[in-house]
Amino acid sequence: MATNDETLCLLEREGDAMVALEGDAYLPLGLLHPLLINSATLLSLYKRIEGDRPQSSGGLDRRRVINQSINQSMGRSPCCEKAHTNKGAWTKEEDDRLVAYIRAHGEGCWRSLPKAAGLLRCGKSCRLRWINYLRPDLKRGNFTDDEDELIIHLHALLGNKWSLIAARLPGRTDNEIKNYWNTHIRRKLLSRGVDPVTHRPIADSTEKKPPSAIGFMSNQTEVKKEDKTTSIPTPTAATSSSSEEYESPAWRRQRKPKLPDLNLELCIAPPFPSQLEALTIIEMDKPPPEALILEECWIL
DNA sequence: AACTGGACCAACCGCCTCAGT
DNA sequence: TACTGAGGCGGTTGGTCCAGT
Repeated sequence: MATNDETLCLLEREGDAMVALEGDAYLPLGLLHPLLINSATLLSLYKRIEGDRPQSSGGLDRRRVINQSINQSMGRSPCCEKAHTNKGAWTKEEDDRLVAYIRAHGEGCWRSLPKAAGLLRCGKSCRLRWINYLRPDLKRGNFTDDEDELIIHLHALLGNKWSLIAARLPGRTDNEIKNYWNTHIRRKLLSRGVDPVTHRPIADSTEKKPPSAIGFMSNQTEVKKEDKTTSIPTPTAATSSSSEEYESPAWRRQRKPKLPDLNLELCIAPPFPSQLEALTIIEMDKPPPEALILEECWIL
């Protein structure tokens, strides 16, 4: 099948939105972002994990396992010498040093930056401080209603992909949006009677669903009415990424193929139109039975 | 005035990705 | 192909502030 950037096949597999690759290989749609990954990268990524995959559906689960084993075998050293680094809140002097250094030398090589700048900080800490607080292009102040709505729409499409959401809000950081979501927007949605995890009316979304960016809740499958106390999920529960919690076999059995809950009415113009790529969804030679054939969709 | 609990958010932690060798 | 390591990401923590009692 074609796998260039213009022609990708979107389909549902085991309840999640997937992009079909060669053969019967798939990747979650959430991993596909035209700004960060092209199809060639996608393919090489998948080939790396394919290996001795016993069955067509086994490769995806192997991905995490393989990466974990790679990292463990590497015996990775810590990113910095923790015994000699400051932690906690940054002082004005540290901020000044960091800003002065980056103004003089630019960003890059965060690992060596602390030493070069005379800071007793981990490189990661410097990077975070710069990106989330010191960067000159940051927009300080309250979020506007338009930004609220854009975040809500993007979250419905992308899930907790805060960096991707932040990329659509100039001057906002992923950390800022994540915090804002957990403290304001969640409550805002709940007050509207909308589940902040599934973006569905609370009455329809009391059953646990996969944390995928696009919901595939079956139309035919009526939500069980047991214990419908619409309890407000805690931030921790809401942000849980444990796939096992959601992917019980019983839950899968209840689902039937249906169109994804794509919010195709999303009409807020993206700030960087040139970065968007239209992905035409084409039919495969032998489409899987659940293949979702769409005319065209925008992957933000 | 002292205490308590919730809201907020900066910062950290651990894992993942991917380019380079 | 395997290994390495820097950079990046999402989840979580913990300090601070403030309103309510």
